Amino acid sequence: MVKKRLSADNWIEAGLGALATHGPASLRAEALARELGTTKGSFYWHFKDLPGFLTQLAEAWKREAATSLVGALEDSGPVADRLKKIAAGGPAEAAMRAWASENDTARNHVDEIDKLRLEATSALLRDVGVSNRDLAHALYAAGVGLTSLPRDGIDSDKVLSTLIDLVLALR
Amino acid sequence: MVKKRLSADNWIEAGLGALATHGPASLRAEALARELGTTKGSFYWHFKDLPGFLTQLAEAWKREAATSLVGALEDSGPVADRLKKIAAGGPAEAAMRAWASENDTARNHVDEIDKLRLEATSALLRDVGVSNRDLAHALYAAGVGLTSLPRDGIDSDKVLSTLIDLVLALR
DNA sequence: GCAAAGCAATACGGTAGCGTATGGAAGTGG
DNA sequence: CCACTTCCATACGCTACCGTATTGCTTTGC
Repeated sequence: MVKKRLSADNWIEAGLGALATHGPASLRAEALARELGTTKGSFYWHFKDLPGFLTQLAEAWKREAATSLVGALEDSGPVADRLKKIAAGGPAEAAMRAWASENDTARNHVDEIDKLRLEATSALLRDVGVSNRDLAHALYAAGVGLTSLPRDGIDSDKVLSTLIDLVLALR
Repeated sequence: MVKKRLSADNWIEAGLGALATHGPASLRAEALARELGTTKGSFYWHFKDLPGFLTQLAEAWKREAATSLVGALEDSGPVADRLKKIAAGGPAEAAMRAWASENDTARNHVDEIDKLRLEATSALLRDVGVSNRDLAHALYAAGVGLTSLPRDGIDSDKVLSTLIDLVLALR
């Protein structure tokens, strides 16, 4: 890894990585600079200030989540698989929610994505004959909840499958 | 509110309040002191240091959650109501999970409580004839997930009720 | 090959918090 | 009322970070 000049995107990417692995408290200019092997001189060239950076970071996450959602919808596999993909989310999913609990910008973006995914889940279920929106919401909520439950002793994938099967049995 | 000498418990209580309303980043000695109308002189009298305080804070939350769980189990109402109470959690529930994502001590305590509640949910369902543990886990996960979904457009209580009814219909 | 622009390093002043240490107030027992 | 303990206020040095300003190195366009 030779020395290389950085783009704003490199910073955003590093930010998403830090968010995912070390939580929202790690979103600081100088810490990220160390991580990238540079100094904050670069940071303040690419971004006005920390809030500016954080705004772009949240937007980047939203874009990523949105395109990922589209991908899950276009994928023409079994309904159960698509339902699972919608709730899955990327690696920064949990950290993003943690961040959202203390930052309004993050909160708004997460809420938007949640609404999109809730809507997608409802539509998908409706299309196969399950019209109860509350069940769609419950399904998505379970997916979200599973991301923050203890990993040991719980097979998230299996749990979600079981629930999906139960819901789809209502057709 | 006259001036009064504080106990360690007062600090813990204030900490839980700050955690619930302002997130994990607000758990700082001097900020809490301002909140309590005193100085950190008091803080460092009652606690060795910040990590020491945070440890006690997490333990206090765990105790509270555990006794609340016992209460929900002893309550001899309809099964559906008891299931709901188990997943409910107190006001610091969401913030506690946010904190857990960046602090190992918090993470461990939340995990412990999650395991207790998961076990309780499983047992309760088993007692009424639903033996599938995955469904119990899905149910609890949905409860957890609902605490971090956008409030508008979703009636958490109704969603959870719908899911519980579906599960209980398997008897 | 050279100006101009793009990008990064460094130094600086300012804020906020940590933990210590020390003096003093406020409560308590005799 | 006094000694003694318990608790709090204040001041201090230290660290980490923010944002700016200035300088210097790289790349690019001509």
